[in-house]
Formats: sequence, structure tokens, C-alpha cells
Amino acid sequence: MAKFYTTTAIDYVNGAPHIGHAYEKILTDVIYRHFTQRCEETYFLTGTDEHGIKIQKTSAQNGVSPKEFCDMNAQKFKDAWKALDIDYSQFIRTTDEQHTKIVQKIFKKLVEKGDIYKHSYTGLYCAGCESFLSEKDLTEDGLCPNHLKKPDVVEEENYFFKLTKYKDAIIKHIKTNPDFIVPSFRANEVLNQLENIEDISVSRVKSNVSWGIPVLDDPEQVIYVWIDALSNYITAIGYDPEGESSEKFTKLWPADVQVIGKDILKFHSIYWIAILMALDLPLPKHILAHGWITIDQTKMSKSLGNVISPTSVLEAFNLEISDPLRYYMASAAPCGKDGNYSDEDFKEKVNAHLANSMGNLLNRTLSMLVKYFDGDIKPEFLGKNELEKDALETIKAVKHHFDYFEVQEAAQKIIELVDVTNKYVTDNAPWTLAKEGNMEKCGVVLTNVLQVMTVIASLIYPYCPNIAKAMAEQLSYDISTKLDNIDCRVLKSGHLIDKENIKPVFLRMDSELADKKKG
RNA sequence: GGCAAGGUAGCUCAGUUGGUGAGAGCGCACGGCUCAUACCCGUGAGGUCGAGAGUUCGAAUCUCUCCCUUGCUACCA
Repeated sequence: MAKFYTTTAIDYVNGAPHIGHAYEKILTDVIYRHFTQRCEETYFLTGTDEHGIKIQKTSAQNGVSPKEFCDMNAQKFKDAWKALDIDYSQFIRTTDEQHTKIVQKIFKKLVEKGDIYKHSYTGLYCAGCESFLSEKDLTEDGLCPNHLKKPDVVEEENYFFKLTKYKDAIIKHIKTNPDFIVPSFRANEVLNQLENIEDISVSRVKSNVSWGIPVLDDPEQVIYVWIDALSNYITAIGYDPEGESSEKFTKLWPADVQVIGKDILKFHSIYWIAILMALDLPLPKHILAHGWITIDQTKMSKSLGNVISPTSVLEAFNLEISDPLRYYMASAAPCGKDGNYSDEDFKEKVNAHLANSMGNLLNRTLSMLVKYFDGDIKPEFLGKNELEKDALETIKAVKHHFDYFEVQEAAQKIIELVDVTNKYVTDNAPWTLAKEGNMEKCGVVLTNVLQVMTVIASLIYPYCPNIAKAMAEQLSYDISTKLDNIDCRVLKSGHLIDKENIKPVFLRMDSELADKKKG
């Protein structure tokens, strides 16, 4: 695989980021980091969706301009992603100048092609929803179910996109590419939705919605979210519908996986795909629709007041690195299904896997190497490694899982390797070997384990970049080693480490040591 | 109502095309070890595999009915 381009949905900046937003970014970042270990060129796009009536209204309520409001909230997302070590390549905002210009050109091109047409429309318009409602959507009293307000009867002339023109092609694509929509069981839902598809309105009258990108040559119309937001995936990397697209675009597009929430699958597997078809662009290889993170088995919602911000979790547990939350989130749910967050489970899983099993394994082994051999790996310790087969098979399995975006399953495989290695240590009891004077065998066992630890450091890196780096440092291992170059024999004879450089890579939460260290 | 995915040990879940006495992790109990971050290793618990019926020499795994959960979608109102 030469290149890997991945995207997240862009978040609407009407509020601050919560743990649901964070889940998607973590998931994508883990996938992205894994593929950086396999590909020459990788790119990770995320960002914010900033236009529309809600921003217009909320900013007005806060007494600031829409742009100021967006600036403020977009920064909150950037700050959160920094705290979570989301290693995005680019953060696009739909208010970026380059984006708005290209969106206008895209719109124009589709008008010229005849795929966007102007159409007069009379309907019931709810300003809160920023959309027309059909009669059946209303409550018995004729009110908007979301806002409990009576919609206005509005006659509007809007631009419409010929979604129906691409219906058959989309159906065919989904049917002939069963791995296009991940997980596959969602493909049926999309096919179902496609049956009742109609052309979609892609503009709003400026007098209703002023905060948006104007249509070129028709300043009374503003481009609605579909064309504006969805096209970020190509505008960001330099698509140009008129002239030459950038080299970057040529190299990166189509995306290898676009990660989104299951609620917006329809827009990405139908609307977005149709837009790409209309632009004669290749389609993304996969669309990964993830599930929700529930909080204590309950749906997260503002009205329930159980919305958790990602950084508050780090603060609550007094965590200096994001790794535990990243690890927990990425392994919280099977591919595409809902997962749950609870404080108790978080602490339990993270302590068991990262501290007790993995961290402690490195720590105990290095300690023995120092205690028995002054931290030296002697030439006679190198040779046949009984763990090598397990280690190499785990790499293979992890790669396989990532090929199908099974991030949780891959994490399980890694922890299984840790467990096997811990058992190997106990079974061979190097401390007993040392007592018996069987020093060579003792050194061999320790070295075998340390070789595997380099593999584990690489494999856990996408989930826990900070911990992996700390492990690699104590092993004098290059964490940027590509997965294909790992042979489980990287450690050579010589001095490896001194006692004072052995440090736990991750302390148990709630442990006395952790408390002491943090004061 | 239609379509789909599920209901398996206290919790989270594995269980390929039906076949030795039903599994893993966590939690719990007991035991072992002492290199390590009070860690790690081992053993155990006895769960009517949602309910009922059927097919079969044999079903958690196939068929039918029913109950429940979740998602998509429709219709009535």
C-alpha cells in the first residue's frame, strides 16, 4: 500500500466537543497511525463545519459575529484534539477561503452540467430545522416536532441536485462492492433508503440564511450544507473543478476510508457519492460508520446532562497522557457497533491491560536484566526465540484486523501477545534460573521477552503513542520502524539500560505510586 | 407492518459450513511465585446457550411459532 488517505466527519461548531466527537477522532487516529506504519504517504483530514442558520442564530444570541463564534469554537475542537494526541495532517474549516472558493466552483460546474437546477418549491418551512417539512412530519397540532413551532408556508426558489439521476449507479456500486460500507450490515439500510430518494435542495434563500457560501452569479442564494460540507474532503487537498487539481489531490484521492457516525451514513453513502459521480471523481474505497458511545449504558444527550467532555475525563483521573482514554475508546466497541463508557470500566480495563500486563511486563524484564546482567545483553543471549512465532503471527493478525477496520479486535490480539509473554516469563522463572546459576538460559529468556516487547511497542503505538514511545526509549528501539520490517530480532548484544533509566511506562490509576508521583 | 442485527457464566462478549463433557476476558474465591507498577501464573465457580415445538443418531449452531432489545424504513392516526 503506497498511500493512505483518511477523513473524519467535520464537526458542527455550534458547541464544544464531547466524548462522541472524540471517539470518532480517536478511532480515525488509531487507524491512521497504524497505516503510517505500513504506507509511504499518509494523510489525515479533520475539521469543522461552520455555516448555517444555527451558527447564525447562536452567534447572534452571544452577541458576536458568526465568524468570531466559529473561531472560538473551532479552537475548542483543536485544543481537544491536541490533548488527545490526534495527529491530523490538516484541519479544514468550511469558512476557509480556499474551501469556499472551490465550493462555489463545484456548484457552478454542476449547474453547467445540468445536475443542479433551479426549482420553485412551496412547502412548510421550519426556521429552527432550517428545512422544509412534509405534512406527515408534523405533530397533530401541525407543529414542528423538534421545535414545537408552527412552520411557515413558504414559496422558495432553490437549487436542486439531481440525486435521482445517480440512484441506479449508487445501488449498483453498493451491491458490487460489499466492503464499501463498513460494517456491511448497514449496506442494507442504505439500499432501503435509496428506494425512496428524491432530488435534494442544495441552496437556501439568502434572506433566510445569510451565513453561508453565496452561489456564484446568483447572490440571493446561499449554498446549503450538502455541497458545502461534504466537499471538504476534496477541497482540503486541492481539488479544482475547473483547472488542474493539485499534485496532492492526484496522489491522495480517492480516500481509503472515510470515518463517520452511523447517523450521517445516508449523506455519505448516497449524497456524497452522487456528488462525486457528478464530478466524475473516483469514489472512496470504504465508508466506516461507527456506532455511538453511551455513558453508563445511556444515550448521551444534553437534556439528560450526561454529556462528557474528553478532557474532563483526563482531568478527573489526573492523567498526564491521553493514551489510556485513547486505548479505552478504541477498544470500547466492535467495528461499527455501539460502545459504552463508564468510569469503572475505564479504570478496570486500562489498569489491567496497560499497567498490570503490558507496562509491568517491560518493567519486570528490564529490572531483571539490570539485576542479573547490569543491563547488558550478551552475545550468547541472542538466538532462537520461542516467542518469535507468536509475535510475528500477532503482527499479521493485527494487520488483517486493521484491513477491515476492526480496531477493537486488533487491540485484543496485542494484549493476547502480552499475556502469552507474561506466561512465558512465569513458566521460565528467570529469577530461579539466576539462583541456580543458569545464567545463560536466564539471559536468553529475558532477551527473548525484550525482543517481543519491541514488537508490542510498535503494535500498541497507534493506540498509545506516548506509552509506546516510552517503551521504545527504554528498549533503544526505533518506534518509527515499519511493520513490514519487524523481525523480532532488533535488539543486539551490548549495554541496553541502567537502573535509573527504568521507569514504569504507565502507572496504575489509583495506585499508591501514581498518587505519590503526582503529589 | 416490512427489512436487518441481536438475546450464551455477575459484567462485556467468542462460538466458522450442526458432533468429543459449552468458551475467553474482567470481576470474585482459593493456591503458587517473588523479577516487577500489591504485579504475574494456576485452579474453581457449576450458565435450562431468550421460550416452546420440530428435523436429526446428535443442535447454542438448521426449520417453525412466540417473547424481548436495537437499528433502518413504512403506514395508520
